[in-house]
Amino acid sequence: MDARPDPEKKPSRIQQRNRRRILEAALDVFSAEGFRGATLDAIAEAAGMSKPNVLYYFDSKETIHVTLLNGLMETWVEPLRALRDDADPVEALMAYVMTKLEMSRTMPRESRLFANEILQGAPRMGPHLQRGLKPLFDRKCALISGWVQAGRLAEIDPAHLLMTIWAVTQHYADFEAQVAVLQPDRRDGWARAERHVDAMFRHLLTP
Amino acid sequence: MDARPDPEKKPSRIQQRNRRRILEAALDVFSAEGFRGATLDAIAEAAGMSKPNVLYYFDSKETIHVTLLNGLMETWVEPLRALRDDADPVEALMAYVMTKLEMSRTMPRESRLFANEILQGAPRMGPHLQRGLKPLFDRKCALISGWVQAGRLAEIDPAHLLMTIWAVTQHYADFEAQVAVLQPDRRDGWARAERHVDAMFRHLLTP
DNA sequence: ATTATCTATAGATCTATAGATAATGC
DNA sequence: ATTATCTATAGATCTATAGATAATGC
Repeated sequence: MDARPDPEKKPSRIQQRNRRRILEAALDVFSAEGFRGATLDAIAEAAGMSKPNVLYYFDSKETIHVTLLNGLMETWVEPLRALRDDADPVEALMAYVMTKLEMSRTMPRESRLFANEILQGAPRMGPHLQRGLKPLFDRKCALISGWVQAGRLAEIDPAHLLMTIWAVTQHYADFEAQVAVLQPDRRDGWARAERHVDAMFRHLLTP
Repeated sequence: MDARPDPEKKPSRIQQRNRRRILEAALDVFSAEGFRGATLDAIAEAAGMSKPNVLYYFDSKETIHVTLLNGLMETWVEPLRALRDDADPVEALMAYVMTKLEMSRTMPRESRLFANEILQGAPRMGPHLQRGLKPLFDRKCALISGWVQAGRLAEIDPAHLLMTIWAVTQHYADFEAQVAVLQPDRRDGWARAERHVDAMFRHLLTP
């Protein structure tokens, strides 16, 4: 029998290490191939384990995927959560923008994992969007709306501003294959992207 | 034998109609599920034909996908091709922006088809990007660069401006599942998006 | 004793083909 | 006669499980 580790007991060191290895491998594979394109074979190989052994640690391919999405969700939205009523709204938002751009550079797999999921209708993340992201999004929209009304920020639609920030910054990770073709000078590439994004949003937000 | 129609001869009316039906069905399925997630079963069902009959018209699943991508590529970049040295550069670019946004609204499947392909590294479109899109992109960058140098457009990085336009406008199609959760008032939704995109790029481009 | 790993394989799904039959066009 | 469609199925791939064996922790 392929009895799985008892979830009641605290996980052994081997369990912790192997779960981590599987999730790391799964991030590689799911972000590159999407849910259907990813195979347990590819995940097992990337994790350096046998297929049945992977399934000893996770019930199913879907469980791995959902665990991954849920585990990364908080990391992914943390910068938005950190957006606070600061001394300077423009600087607060600019810090958010540049953090998001930085995350596209350093965490492109995470960006593509979520992009794949949402692009295909968020079948495994819909509820999480409703219950997790939506309330946070609404709170931050209200915050930004207050800034605009106080004249501390240029006139702009808060909801669409946030979506525009995501669109622009995540584009560099999600469409990297295309960006790399159109903008081949990798060396200078990110520096130019940073200058563009910084100048553009600064221009947009300054009252 | 499943001999396929002779490609030398001109296609019969039935052939034309059935090829069109298959490609229409395939656009539905590929854009929603990605290449690997799409099955011939689903395509055949959506086209109202049997699986072997679908393969009578196309050699393989891959052939359908490539035919679809190549056939839509031109439609997809046509608005960029149409960007010309006009009386007013700002208005020329604004027309491009709003056309792209309109295409996200009316052709979301096409947008998602390309998004899926590029997100997964453009395995079937890489060469086409190099030989087709890149030269066009470079020409339009030069055009925009000229406008900026002549002071007819605000100071901006042409390449990143174009990528930003794509990112922002296609976001509404590619991430529709998320947009729908965060911005549920569909009625007014597109009108707000249009106002935001129009105001934002106008502000950005005006010298 | 319990936990982790391996070999073998069942069973489902998926792409593609073979070969027979039906429909269409001259 | 040629073109289009259908039934049946081969062969590959993929998820998941059974059951045996090896490694680890008390």
